[in-house]
Amino acid sequence: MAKLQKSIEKRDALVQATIDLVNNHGFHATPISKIAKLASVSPATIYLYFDNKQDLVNKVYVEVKATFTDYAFKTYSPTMPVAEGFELIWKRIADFKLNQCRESLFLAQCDNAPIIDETSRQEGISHLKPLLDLWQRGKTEGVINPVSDFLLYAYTINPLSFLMIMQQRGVFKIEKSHIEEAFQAAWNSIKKVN
Amino acid sequence: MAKLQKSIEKRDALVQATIDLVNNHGFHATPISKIAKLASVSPATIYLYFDNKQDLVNKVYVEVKATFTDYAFKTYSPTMPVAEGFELIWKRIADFKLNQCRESLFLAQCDNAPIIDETSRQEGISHLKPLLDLWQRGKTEGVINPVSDFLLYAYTINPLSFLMIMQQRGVFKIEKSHIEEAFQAAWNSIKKVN
DNA sequence: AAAAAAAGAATGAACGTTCATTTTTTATAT
DNA sequence: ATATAAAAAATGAACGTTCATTCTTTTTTT
Repeated sequence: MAKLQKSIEKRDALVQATIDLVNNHGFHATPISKIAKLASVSPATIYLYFDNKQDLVNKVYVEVKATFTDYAFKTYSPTMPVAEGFELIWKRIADFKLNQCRESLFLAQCDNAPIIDETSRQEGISHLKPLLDLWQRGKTEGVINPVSDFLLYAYTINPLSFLMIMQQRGVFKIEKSHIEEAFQAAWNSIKKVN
Repeated sequence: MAKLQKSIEKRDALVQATIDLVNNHGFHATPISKIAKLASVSPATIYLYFDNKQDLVNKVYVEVKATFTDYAFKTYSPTMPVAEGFELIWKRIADFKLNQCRESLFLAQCDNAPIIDETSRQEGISHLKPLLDLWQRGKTEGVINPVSDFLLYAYTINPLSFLMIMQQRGVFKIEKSHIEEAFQAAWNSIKKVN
């Protein structure tokens, strides 16, 4: 086998082709033959890098999700005050969704539809732990509303996915000012008021 | 043709089968043969009611969307005060998403993925007009933040779709108390503060 | 008895995957 | 450095299957 000897560039071309085609047509409407063509590779070559089509999309999902969360938490430290840490993470996430549209759209597709395997989905979610820990801290300190993490996510992170999809679809353009408005909306929806 | 003579029950069974199978496997992974089987009908019969597979999903989408918006605006009148009207509509929508999970999940799938045709998508969106009118009124009266409708939608309606998907996936159960929390979060994120 | 609706079988195209072969890379010997 | 042999990587064609759709026949309704 010796996977390390195989061309990294070729594997990466396959990953990029998968992202593009799934974004534009959906996973099940994207044939292996087209992924191969877009990556300038033979269909058979795909099976040297991945077990099968399902394994391909699972692996792409987990890797893109890891890239996303790495970016999101890059400048965050658990010692920061809750409000500051949240703003930091939120704006990194907004930044990612704004500037890395292809990757973000792919993640949104996989998160909302029955495309990837449950284990890969779980693995993706596990990368969000720092944010969940921050929220826990915020609730304990009385800075964040003591509601379910699902609600916090629904009202702070998920709206960004929606806006990104609208932007990708060409009906809405996210400007710098929108980011600030959106952050205020997010923070207002979860901050504790006494 | 004489479509009215054909069995309404049979057509409805096809619609229901489509919703169920698309929810569980995605549109492109749902063969006509399985839709036919679940509806207890021959594959050929589908083509008596719909032009083709794409036409089937387009029509199901538009019809389900119409059902949804009919429910959402049932008790609303444009003469209501903005805050009251918004709460009414929002809670009807929450109610629908909570109780009509199958239909809601189907709409979410179609809204987030490249499944349906653009014209059908536009037709679906057009049904939301009363809500957009209400928001316009709210902005004019200084009750609602003067931000893009996309932002208002992202922070009030879209979170419900996320919560519904999580509930459908079995990781989260929406309780009565969550509804109230969620409404407060939604309203806090868009109400004008001076 | 005629017309409409429904059915199952048939069709050609497209799919994911595998196979036999060729090309490229690597390692070795000169 | 160069030639060569072994190994690895990549390929295009082929396989069996499944798909959406159509065709011909049967059943049901009028």
